[in-house]
Amino acid sequence: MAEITQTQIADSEPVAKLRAAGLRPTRQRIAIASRLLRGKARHISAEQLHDELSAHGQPMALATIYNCLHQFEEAGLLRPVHHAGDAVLYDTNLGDHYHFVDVETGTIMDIDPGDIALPDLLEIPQGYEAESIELTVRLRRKN
Amino acid sequence: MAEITQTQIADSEPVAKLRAAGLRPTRQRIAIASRLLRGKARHISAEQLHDELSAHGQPMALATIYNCLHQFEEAGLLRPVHHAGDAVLYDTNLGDHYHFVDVETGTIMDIDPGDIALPDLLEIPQGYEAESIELTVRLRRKN
DNA sequence: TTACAGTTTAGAACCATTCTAAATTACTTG
DNA sequence: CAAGTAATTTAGAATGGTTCTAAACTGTAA
Repeated sequence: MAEITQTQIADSEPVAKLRAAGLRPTRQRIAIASRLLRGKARHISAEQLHDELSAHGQPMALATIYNCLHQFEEAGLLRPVHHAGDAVLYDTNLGDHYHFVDVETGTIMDIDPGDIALPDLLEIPQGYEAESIELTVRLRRKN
Repeated sequence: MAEITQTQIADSEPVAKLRAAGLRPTRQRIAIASRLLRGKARHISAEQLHDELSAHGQPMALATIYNCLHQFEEAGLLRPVHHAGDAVLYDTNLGDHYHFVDVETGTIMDIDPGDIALPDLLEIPQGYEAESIELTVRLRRKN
């Protein structure tokens, strides 16, 4: 009869994702993964994530946040959004990035990728492959 | 009879553009305008511009470069490209930005805007107007 | 249980950009 | 043309997001 072991309890979804990505499921990575890799898609900066984790009793060094975000990015679990403000945001929504940005507030709104068939329109130069496509439309409130 | 005055000699193209933009044609602004606002379109960072000006016998404070680039941007003479690397690049090519970026070298290639009818495809949210559209396709060399 | 490679950490370092306050310059007016 | 003043430039300090460093810690394989 299968008994519920410590190991099985720890094998929650985030841990499995980390294992699949070849990343040791450390306390810090599990905390971040639990927060970002399930539930609604979000756009979050390293600093914001740091604050949020602290507020929820899981403080860790800011450097660790940066490390993890980069590792998650490399593993294809997150994607960076570069030009929406000063700090890089990490988007839990995989796939290419189409964003509206309110230039005054910094608020980001996703553009439904279905609205734009960008990849089809683009002719990638010889010898290259597209690593990512980032589209940002800066919006200003009409007075 | 019209005589050639100092003033007329100084009224070269860059000076005229500065005047039209409501910017006093100072030595520094003229130097920058002469370099960027005519000839081929370029993508250049503040630091690069600073070096280039120094190399051509027109040294000026880096802060001045930043000031001028911002003023030129506000006047609609230049446009910033935000997510092609670490530093903001200023593009002398007005209109919206469609760029290919080689992720390894940082080289930027323009995408012919004629290839993409982006503005037509986008449905801008109620109450907003699009201030700028920035599209960057990150490329990686196929091995 | 041990040992080692992988991780985390605090704090320093970095670097593009902005700020500050003083010196300089372009233009206006007398 | 001279003087005044508002705009501009400047050097250097400050800022802020991100990366680095070297030491402490932790997950895992044996």
